[in-house]
Parts: sequence; C-alpha cells; structure tokens
Amino acid sequence: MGDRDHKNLINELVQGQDLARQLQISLTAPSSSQETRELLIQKIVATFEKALSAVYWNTGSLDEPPQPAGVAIRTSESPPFSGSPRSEDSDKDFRDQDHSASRKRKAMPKWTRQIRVDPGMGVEGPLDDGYSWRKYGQKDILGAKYPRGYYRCTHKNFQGCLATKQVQRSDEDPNVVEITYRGKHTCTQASNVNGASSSRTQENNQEPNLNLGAQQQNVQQSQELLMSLRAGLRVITDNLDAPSQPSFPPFHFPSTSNINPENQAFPTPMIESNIAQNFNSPSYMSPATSGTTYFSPGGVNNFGANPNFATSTSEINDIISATTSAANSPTVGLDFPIDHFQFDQNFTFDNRRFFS
DNA sequence: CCCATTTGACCCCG
DNA sequence: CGGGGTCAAATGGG
Repeated sequence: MGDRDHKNLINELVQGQDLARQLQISLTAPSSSQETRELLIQKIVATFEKALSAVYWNTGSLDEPPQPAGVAIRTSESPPFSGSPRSEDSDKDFRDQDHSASRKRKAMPKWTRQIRVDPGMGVEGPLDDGYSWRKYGQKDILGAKYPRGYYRCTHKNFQGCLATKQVQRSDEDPNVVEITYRGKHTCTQASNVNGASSSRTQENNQEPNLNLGAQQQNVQQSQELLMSLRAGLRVITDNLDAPSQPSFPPFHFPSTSNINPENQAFPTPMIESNIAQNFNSPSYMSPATSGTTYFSPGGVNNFGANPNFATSTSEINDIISATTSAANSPTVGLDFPIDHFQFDQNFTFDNRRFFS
C-alpha cells in the first residue's frame, strides 16, 4: 500500500522531528511563550497520531488478511455494496443501508487508545483536535461506571466520512480515557486557524503532499451547499456524497458504481482525539481533577494542529456538564484545565495489542 | 434562527 | 431477552 502512505508516514515523522526541534529551541528562548510551546506540543502529538494511524492501517492490512474486515481493503470485504447513498430521509433506505453499513462497520478496523489526562497545570487547552465530531449518543455500559459517548465525524453526511469514536472514562482511573476509533476519516477537515469569523473559507494549508484532489474540494463545496440548504431538503445527495476516493492512490474505484467511498480504508491518515466526556462519577471530582482532553490530528491535509478548539466546545461542555451534572452544579465555567495528556502505551488493534 | 447535544426509543446482534 | 449502538425528536445555547 502504499507508497503514498509510506510517504505520508515519513512526512509526519519528519514533521514531528522538526516540530520537536522547534520546541527545543523554544524552550531556551525566553521570548517564546508558554502558549507557543504548548502549541508545538500539540502539533507534535498530532503528528505522532497521524504517523501511528498510518502504521495501524498498514499493518492492519498486512497482518490481518484473514480478517474479513480488511482493514485496508474494502473491496474484498464488503460484498456487494450497492451504493449506498443515503438519503437521510427515507428511513427505510436508511435502515437498509445501515445494514450494509453495519457490516462495513464491523469490518472496519478499530483501535483503542488510552489517554491519560492529568490535571495538572492548568493550561486550558482547548482541546482541539483536528477533527470535528458530533456526539450522537451516550449509553451506560454494563460493567462500566461511566457512560460511553458516541461520536461520529461531523462531515459524515456530506462527505461520507464514516469515522466514529467512542469515548469512555476508565473505571479505575478517572483520569484515563479510553477512546476507540473506527473507520478512517475520509473527510477533509478544515481547520481554520485563526479564526476569523466564521469563515467558511477553507484555506488549504499548503502541504503539498497531501492535497486533496480537486474532487474532494468539490465535495466539500457541495457539502457546503448542502449545508446551506437547510434541513428540509432532502436532497438526494446520494451521488454527491461520497467523495473521497479521488486522491487515494491505491485503487480507484470503478467509477461506475456508485459511490461508496465510505468504506474503504485506505491509507491515509486519520486520527484524532477528543475529549472525554462522561464524567459523572458519583464521586465528584474537583474541578481540577478531571480534565479531559485530547487532541487530534488533522485531517487529511492539514496538520492537525490547530490551536483552536473550534471543534466542539460542546464536547467540553458535555464533559463538564456530565461531570457536574452529577453533582448538579450548574455549568461551571468552562474550562478546566487540561493539562497534559499522555498516551499510554497500549494500543489495541482489532483486539490485538499493538505495542507493548 | 441555527445547530449541536440530549435523551429515550428503537434496532440489531448474540 | 438484554446489551450495545444508533436514531431522531426535543432541548438549550449562541
């Protein structure tokens, strides 16, 4: 798979190296602010995330051939998909699609990682992650003390990005959040950097390596259009949505068929991170204690690091609210400090443990 | 007014 | 059946 993946991997690593150096310099430079450093760190972490995910995807495909899931290749796996267009409205269709979708989902590789969030310093970090997620559910899990939150890529509808993640706080260590990712992001995430007002402008950062194909851009555009159309229309977006394949190298899809880009897994990076939410532990924690954070990598092209937390403040709120809700306190201020997070070393990939 | 989250209902799967 | 995951109407915030 990829050459391209390989390249991306290397690029990420190089990038990370470069960022680390910048950080190094920054540390000795009195002028640099703490903020700057944090930003660098964030970027570095994002870089690692991307690199790791690239590795996961690749290894997954390599190592787990047997697995139907096919990590990387969808072709094999999903039987015949028909196009799955989705129209949001028709439930029926939806459901049917879901079936197929569910299959696909199952097939999709998934990996879990634990992130420890220590309450420590207070930096508020916006937790941004390069991806934006929309929460679509929360459930109490059998043995778990904390509820599990379900998130999916915000762009799912328009770009067909099937990436989802589940966030759950660890029972034993409240500071640890377990995040399970499924599916790869196929969407383009724009990160807008400073934000100017809501610009919809998406700039593209440079990053030569990964540009999305023009097609993707188109996709985005269409997406935007759709967005602009308010709910109400049910457009048949079927055709529109699925976009993504263009730039992916490995295979192209026979164009004729519809689109279902979705399932593929390809090599591209993805990742992200988020926040933990659910904290409602009975035992309430002092504000300081729980933090959740996370960040994540950027989408396909940008590097993730954007400092902004545009992603979803709501998540944060959720967390907070969840946390507090138990206690019943009205929302407290937003932030709590998130300080730093570190990854635990374990990753699991489809049930397998990846590295120590 | 718009939209993400909330939350209970619903569905699928084991 | 029951658990886990998703949907979708209602809710609340900006």
